[in-house]
Amino acid sequence: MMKIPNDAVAKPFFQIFKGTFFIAPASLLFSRTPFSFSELSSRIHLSQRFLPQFHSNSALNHEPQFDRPRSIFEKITKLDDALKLFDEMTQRQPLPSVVKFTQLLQAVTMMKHYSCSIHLFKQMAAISVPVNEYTTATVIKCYCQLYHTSEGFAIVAYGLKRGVLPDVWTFGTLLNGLILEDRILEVERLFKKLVKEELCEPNVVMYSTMIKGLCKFGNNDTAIALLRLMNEKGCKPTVVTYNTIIDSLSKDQMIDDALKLFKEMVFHKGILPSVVTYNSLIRGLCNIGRWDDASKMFKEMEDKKISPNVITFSILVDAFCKEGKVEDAEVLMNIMVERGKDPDVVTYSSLIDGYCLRGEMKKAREVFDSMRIRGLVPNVVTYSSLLNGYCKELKIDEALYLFREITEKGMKPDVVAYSTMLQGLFRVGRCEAARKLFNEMRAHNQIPNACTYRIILEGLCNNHLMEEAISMFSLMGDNKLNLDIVVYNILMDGACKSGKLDIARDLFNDLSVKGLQHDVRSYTVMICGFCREGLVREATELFLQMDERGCPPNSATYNVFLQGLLKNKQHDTIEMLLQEMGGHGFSLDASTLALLLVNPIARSFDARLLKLIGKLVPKEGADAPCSTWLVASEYNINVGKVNRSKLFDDYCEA
DNA sequence: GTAGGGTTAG
Repeated sequence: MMKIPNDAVAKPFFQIFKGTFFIAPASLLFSRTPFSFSELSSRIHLSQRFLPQFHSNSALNHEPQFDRPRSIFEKITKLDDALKLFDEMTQRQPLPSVVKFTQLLQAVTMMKHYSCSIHLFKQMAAISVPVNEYTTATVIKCYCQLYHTSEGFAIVAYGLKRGVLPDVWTFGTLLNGLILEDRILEVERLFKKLVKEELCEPNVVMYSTMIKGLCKFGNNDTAIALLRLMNEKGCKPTVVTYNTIIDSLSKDQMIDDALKLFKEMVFHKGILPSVVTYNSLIRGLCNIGRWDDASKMFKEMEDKKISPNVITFSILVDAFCKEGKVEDAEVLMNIMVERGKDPDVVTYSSLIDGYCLRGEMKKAREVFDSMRIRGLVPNVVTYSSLLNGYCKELKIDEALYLFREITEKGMKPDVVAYSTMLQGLFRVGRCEAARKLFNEMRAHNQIPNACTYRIILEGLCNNHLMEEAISMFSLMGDNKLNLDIVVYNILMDGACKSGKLDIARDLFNDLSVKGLQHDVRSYTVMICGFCREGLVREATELFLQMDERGCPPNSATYNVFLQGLLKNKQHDTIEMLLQEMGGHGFSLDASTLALLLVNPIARSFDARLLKLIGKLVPKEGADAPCSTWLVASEYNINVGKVNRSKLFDDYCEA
């Protein structure tokens, strides 16, 4: 990962908080006992004493006011109460109106108990409660949220039989359902049909839904075109419409386009940005390392009295953790608490993940325990981070124990959890256990994704089970999982390493047939493979082809090729390659350097060449852009934690 | 007199 000086990441943010907020000691977050209300209020009191400006400055004063319930049923917040009420209603003579029943259904839907809502609807049908547009739209929403949009269409038919015509709400919900299920073609077909046959006049929500769909399917440009079109049709976009596109652009790292749209929204359309707008932009800026701009955004939202919410903080905590600044993330979480925004499961998960990524499992476990003490229930994502951490440390039994705990706690391991566990098992060579787990995964209807297959194929290859990898690969068939350059690279690498160069070569040639583009790694793997078998001429040909085919070699390719040449005692082109590397700003990795320096030819290097090599060695603390992947262990060279540049200096002195 | 669909965090 790119190394960023400590200050660059967190400092801009903490400057905002500096002097404004009382920073709670870490013990507040990780104390063994949960907060009591009196504790919380005494802490607020303390911060008031320390910081008179806390109140005048704080966005705490600008909390959104809760709307009065629009329906008496909105007061119902517990599922049990709703079910009891439903039973009562069904007993009443005469039956309450369809409106009352629908409101109850909506209350249950609001609590996200979609299956339950559907169940209630079926009971309503059984006792012949009539339905109207509201009832069907609500039930359709439930089916859509459960990824059963086709059932939603069946409800439309059910309504039609009873004289209920689908309206713009119903169609909007159905479009949303199709989008959730990635049914792109049907989304397009339905939308066009609605417009063409004038089945309903699209409104701002429907346009926004379509825009969401286009963004989801990677079509930001069309989404923006639709934004323009709805304007032409006299349908005014809202902040939600803009947020959808701004978020998508930010996610696709097109942050400057997102900012352009943001300005258009605020200055030309006069639409006030919301906390969601800022959250998307801040996350986008953090993701590409524009920390100063992100902190400016954060300040801007405070100036505009838009209160950062749990998600805002969560984004920052996550960004800090991803940069390895877990301690800063913890300080930020304390500030959250100070500002009355309690970190939620997602926030804690980010922190846990941060510690796991650094291999600090003890700390990760502490945070995990403290969040549970706080009454927060870890979810599958939280568990997956821990699984990943333990697996990386090769502590497979701890990982397995946690993995079983997921089920014990009444949750279902998802694809990520299974895949992480599989990766761990393969890493320690427990292939049989991995096989069993894979079967279990399929038995539990968790569909392996491209990542799962990569892990399995890589695991089989690394454990010298090349035949199984190949048969697994052919079992995958010609679908989009198979049409993945990464999978090919894994297999070619595996084949090369197990001395099956023919298989690797076939796969390499198969790529063009399948319409896949060779990437730098594909070439590098093959160059490594050819060199391993002493086929320097073929390796050289491939190396030269890379530029011609518009896929120029990178640092890793040069390192692998250099190692191959050295191993095969082909010293003629080494100097030229080193000079090319210098020209490209590439670096020598530790093992290539070591191999170069232990080679007798090094004795013949003149001062000029040694100086060049010195430049190619990354200095300590600097970015090391060359990856060390593909470094052949067979060379048995281990420079360990020796300072790379020191290694070189020592050599020059000797 | 009564209610419904679209946006952000791992």
